[in-house]
Amino acid sequence: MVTIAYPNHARGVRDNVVAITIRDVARRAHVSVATVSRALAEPQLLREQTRKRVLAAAEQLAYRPNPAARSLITGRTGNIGIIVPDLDNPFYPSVLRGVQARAHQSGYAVLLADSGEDPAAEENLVHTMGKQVDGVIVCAPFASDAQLARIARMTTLVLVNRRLSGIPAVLMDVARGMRQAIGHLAALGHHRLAYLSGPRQAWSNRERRRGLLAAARSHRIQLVELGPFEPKFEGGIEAADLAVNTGATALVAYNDMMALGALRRLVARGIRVPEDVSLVGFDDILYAAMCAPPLTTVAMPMEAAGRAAVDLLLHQCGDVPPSANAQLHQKLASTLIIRATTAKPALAQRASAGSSAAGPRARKRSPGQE
Amino acid sequence: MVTIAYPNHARGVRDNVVAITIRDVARRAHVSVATVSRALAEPQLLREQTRKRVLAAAEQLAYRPNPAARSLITGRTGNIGIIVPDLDNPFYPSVLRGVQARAHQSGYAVLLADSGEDPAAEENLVHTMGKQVDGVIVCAPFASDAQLARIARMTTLVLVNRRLSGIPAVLMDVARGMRQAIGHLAALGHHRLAYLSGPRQAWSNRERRRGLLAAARSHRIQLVELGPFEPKFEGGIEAADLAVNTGATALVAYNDMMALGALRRLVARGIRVPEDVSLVGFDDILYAAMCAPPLTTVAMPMEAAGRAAVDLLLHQCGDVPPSANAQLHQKLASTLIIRATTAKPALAQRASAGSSAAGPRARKRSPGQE
DNA sequence: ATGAAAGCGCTAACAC
DNA sequence: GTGTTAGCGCTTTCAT
Repeated sequence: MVTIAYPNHARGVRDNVVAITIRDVARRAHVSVATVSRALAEPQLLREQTRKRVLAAAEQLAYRPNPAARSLITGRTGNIGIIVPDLDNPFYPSVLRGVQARAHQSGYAVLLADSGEDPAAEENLVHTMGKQVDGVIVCAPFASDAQLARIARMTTLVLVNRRLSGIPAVLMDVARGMRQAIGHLAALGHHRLAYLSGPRQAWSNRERRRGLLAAARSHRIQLVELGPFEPKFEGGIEAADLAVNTGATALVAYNDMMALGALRRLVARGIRVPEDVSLVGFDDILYAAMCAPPLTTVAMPMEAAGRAAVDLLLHQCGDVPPSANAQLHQKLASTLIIRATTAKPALAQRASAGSSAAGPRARKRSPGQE
Repeated sequence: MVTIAYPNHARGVRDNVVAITIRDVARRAHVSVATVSRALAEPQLLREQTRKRVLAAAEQLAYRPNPAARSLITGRTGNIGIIVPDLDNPFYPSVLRGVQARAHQSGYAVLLADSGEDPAAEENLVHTMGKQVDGVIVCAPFASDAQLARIARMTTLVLVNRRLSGIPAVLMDVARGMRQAIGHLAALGHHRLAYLSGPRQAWSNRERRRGLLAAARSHRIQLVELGPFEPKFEGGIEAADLAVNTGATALVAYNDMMALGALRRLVARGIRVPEDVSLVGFDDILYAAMCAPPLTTVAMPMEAAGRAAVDLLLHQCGDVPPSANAQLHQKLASTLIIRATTAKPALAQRASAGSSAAGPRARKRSPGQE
């Protein structure tokens, strides 16, 4: 079955306002429609006098070319699509913002869709957008490699946060940020660390995990991995309870939402952050800076990724903004932002027994439940 | 000058994949193109046998009608536009989510634009979307009444959080939530309250203020108004410092972002929330439930508003989903959500000196500056 | 430098 | 029931 979702349009009933067409402008400027078309698209082909006359007529009539008609003949739409897994996750609106800004800047409009984290929906949405767009950006796709390859065959595709050979993508260099984070923790004296894992299959989670493993090894830090958890506030809450039993002095969460959940749960249990346990998040969403204490986190360049994705896409489409270069995969740096959820581990203080005796008050654990 | 932003398309160069058209399907099914068109749009007009044959052919060819061609003749696009002031404000992604969900559900695609809080941009964007959409939703517009009226003349328009006679809109009944909030505060024993105002001209701010004034009067609560402040975290920080000097025992912020800023600043100054001062936000953004202590706030039905806006719009377009009714202005209820930033005022306790002596520890104000 | 005309892919009269 | 056909508004040869 061909499932084409026709909106149940009331057909034919259209604007009482009669739209003005290229013909009206032509008539008023005493030229042919071809000339009007040229005046707008390739002004240099016309005598200045003619051009001015046409432009004037167009302006007086407030003429706007019909994009559908144009698209029909050129095959280009001037639209790009963006598909995100979940608008509720603050990560994606940020990417979206970058996409939107850059697209409009290049004269493109943006078609938005939310896949609800459903791999099949991602494919369908691309189908639906189909001829409406010149290409689509799929952000942190849930679809399988095979599905993505299929999608790539039917439209110009750019991925964000997913590497797949042959498909252009904007990636974030989590390894770098992770190295900084672990370096930071190691420098503070942490030796044992828990990773609160996100969804196993998520490309981002695998990347972060990989970076973490490498960094931990090079710093001779013990690593215990927990999860997977829902990459949300609730997941963080769940994770925190597990983490406190591991003897880890520092927690690295898959993302900020989880970190925030963990933070909240730790505090609720009377475990102080960062005095009793350090906590590092990932993403640097808005709230990371707003919570108390502000979260140390690895900032992902979300808006920049959105912009880069558009550049890559337009490049693929044959539209080449100067800023875009020809790489297939573009890697953006991530950076550790040290705020207030990381500090020297309580245990290390005892062990190394250095400096002044006036360390942080050595409370062990408050009357929280347990 | 007619400023038509042409994307610098590489023209003519199009898909190596030749798109299949209605003709191909017709040929394969041994029918006319009209029959194919009908098989997809009005199946009941065809003999079952024919219909099946056509549908089969369409499926085999993976045929997808070209929306541009259809749009050209029907005048409908199957798209709706949404313009938001700022994607960074968590309020709007929530609305967007509702819009997106309902639109897709009705077979519509969503064109997104961010106005950057620029009134002129709002008007331009509607122009640009123009014939690409069947109508547009403008969310919390910055444009003037006159501008909006002009916009309404060129497309089907639905407003969110802005009332303007003659233009359909989805409004949020802040008065109700505000009444609940003030009632709650009054019941706790608060007598003096500071309102941390948002932007003066913002319709939402005026509404909230109006609701507050009425509620405060009816509860005989003293009101001091501060601001206007930037409706952001930073604005809340600024506001908090001012608010502590007013002698108010409770703060009502224009929105949650400000409330969160105020919360952070109060805590930083050693003023305990809710023991020393109560705090109420507005909106119920995601973080409101995630911060510590969780924020008491008036929840705005953002996603529902997005859905309602789409219903209203489709209704205007002549597409009438069953759930939509004919009102021009649709008002959605707001509800107070009591969490942990509101409590009995410290002063009231002294004054009323009732109940047990075992009230909250009666610390006055910690060593914060001032 | 400009115009005439042929469609792009589809729907909607209108025939039969 | 199904086919024929005339466009929708625009761009783009091809003439001139």
